[in-house]
Amino acid sequence: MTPKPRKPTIDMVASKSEVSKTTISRFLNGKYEYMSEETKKRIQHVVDELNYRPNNFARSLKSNKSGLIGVVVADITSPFSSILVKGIGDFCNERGYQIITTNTDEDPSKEREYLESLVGGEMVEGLIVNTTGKNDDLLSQLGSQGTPIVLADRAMEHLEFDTITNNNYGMTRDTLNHMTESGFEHVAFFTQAMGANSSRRIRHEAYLDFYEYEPGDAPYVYEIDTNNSRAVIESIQAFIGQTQGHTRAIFAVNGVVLLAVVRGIVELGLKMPDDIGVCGYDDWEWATLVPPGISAIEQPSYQVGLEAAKRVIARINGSKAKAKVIELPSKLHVRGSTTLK
Amino acid sequence: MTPKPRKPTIDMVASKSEVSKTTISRFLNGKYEYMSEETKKRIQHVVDELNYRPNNFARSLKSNKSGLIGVVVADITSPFSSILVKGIGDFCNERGYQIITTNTDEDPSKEREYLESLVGGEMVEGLIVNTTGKNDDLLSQLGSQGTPIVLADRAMEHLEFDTITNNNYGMTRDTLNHMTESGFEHVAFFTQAMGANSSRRIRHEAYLDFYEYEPGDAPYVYEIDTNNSRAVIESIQAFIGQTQGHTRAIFAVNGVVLLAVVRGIVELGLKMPDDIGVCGYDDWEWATLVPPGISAIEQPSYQVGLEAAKRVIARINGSKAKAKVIELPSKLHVRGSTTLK
DNA sequence: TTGTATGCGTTATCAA
DNA sequence: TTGATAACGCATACAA
Repeated sequence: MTPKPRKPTIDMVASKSEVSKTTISRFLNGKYEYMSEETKKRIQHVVDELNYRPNNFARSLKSNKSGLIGVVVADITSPFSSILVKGIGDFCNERGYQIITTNTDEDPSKEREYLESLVGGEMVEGLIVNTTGKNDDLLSQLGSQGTPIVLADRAMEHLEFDTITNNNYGMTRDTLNHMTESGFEHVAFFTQAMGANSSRRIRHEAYLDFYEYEPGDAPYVYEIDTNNSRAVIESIQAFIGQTQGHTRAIFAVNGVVLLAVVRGIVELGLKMPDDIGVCGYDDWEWATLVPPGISAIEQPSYQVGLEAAKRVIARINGSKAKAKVIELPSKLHVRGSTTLK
Repeated sequence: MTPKPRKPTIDMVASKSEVSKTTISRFLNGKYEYMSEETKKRIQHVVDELNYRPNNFARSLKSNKSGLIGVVVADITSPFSSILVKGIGDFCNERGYQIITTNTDEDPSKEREYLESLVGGEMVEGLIVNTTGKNDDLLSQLGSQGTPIVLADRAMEHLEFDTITNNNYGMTRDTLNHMTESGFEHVAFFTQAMGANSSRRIRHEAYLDFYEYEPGDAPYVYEIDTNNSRAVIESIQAFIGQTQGHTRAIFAVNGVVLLAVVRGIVELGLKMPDDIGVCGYDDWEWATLVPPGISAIEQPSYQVGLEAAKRVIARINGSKAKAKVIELPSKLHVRGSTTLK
């Protein structure tokens, strides 16, 4: 129970080692060029003895570098995000950065608040954002004021920042193609409200293109509220009603929707894939467990995180490369739910 | 494309408003007591115009407060952790703190590294740790040097810090009791290596106590490697072999084990609950989906996060209350997998 | 009601 | 090879 040992400062180290703090500072920053072995050793000794660590704020104040990267995700509890954050963290920590994670709950005003608070006080050197899509203006502004920004998974309307996503369009098309080849005559598109979410929109677009529907008149697009299981079930029933006598399947726009859909199908006692096929994003752990196995698309979240981190750090270090979109490959796992006998 | 607009400082605001920076500082900190409406307005105007935000490092350097709380979790990708982090974040953000999240991957040396780097440079004001259990010494040291620490979910050997967990012992006992009442004659305990993980150890202890087994000679304790599905299956078969002609069930020590066990059972084509019952931690989304529904224990991760955040912040604000363990209630969801007809 | 001067712990410039 | 000193941006004790 020591009373309250004040953290040692560079001055204490200096006086204990009987050199100036300039020398200590040199030592700490590895500038040994003109330093005698003698003093080097002495300093090392004192540093160890005091267990001295330089104060980050003083350093940051001087250098204008915090060693912090801000990460703004829409929903940290989704496997996509938590794996993304892990990828970001792994890369950043390796390079000596720490990450500040904030969770917007898909709420644009929270997003706004966090963005402002993170860059406002010079807190972070760069930003990785999984945006709600409703703060393009603010992001633009922050970017033009000099904060390096990288978008993860969801793009902005105008390409302005490096954007790491997966090949949403191509993968959706390939999956629908697989459905056709499997023999499904009608495929519905189940989605949450698409709002400004670019991934959802692109998947939707790929769906419309594949079946050559006009935007206004696609018969089997269902926007569902995943928290309302009754409504989900009703949508499934409506789709079935519209496709009597045909083979049919549901494509889920994301993992949450896929879960809700499968839940509904199980509840209705329908048999997959004969009564109805199912596939979609995302390939979460349970997809193999529910008989007959749910076909699902695995996104490279971890790699997205890694790549996003790599790009912000490059920008922080001065890269002026033109902003570009990087599409990482995802993977369709075909299972029983889309395998018609 | 403005060239590079330097961030405004308090000095710029001062000169533009034609008052001293002291007055600006007062204004920024809401000390309006003796300030004329006139200057107040003028300053407000300039602040808005310049879009000025005080520099956090300078503030931190002065005040020795970073507004940052460090969160060290063992595995951010597990639902338990990501929900925990969300709870922590929600509470902290509300109180004006940001959180720095680090992920140890259950690796004690990474944990050590992050702990040191987080508190080392005065970076964080407090720490919430979901510890691997292998750094008790370091945690002790950091704590005694003045860093407020709260443990989330996993306790240390000696009670030294506030520890927020759920009622592991009681819940395990209650669940086993439910199994007995359901008619299961033998219940196995499936676990990952227990190591220094306090939650696993406590659940194990509750199991031994319930069946009055001596620590050394519990016949149905299986330590499995969840990545090795063959081995998992062999353990299940071994258990079945030992209990021919009896009703039996498996208790899984956590969500990862539960998943592996269910996967094995499905693969073996066994019927739940008749061939074998299943229950355990954790109640993740898929538990209702796998027929006949998997009985599972839901942990209050979010509340653990909230409470942990509340405690660190209280400590940061000077609370000297004696360290204590807070056990939050968890909930057993009984489903088909433990309902013998 | 407002301003002056000093210090927080570092790093960098210049001089020795 | 080393040291004195100024500066980073802000908050505060003390003066006015």
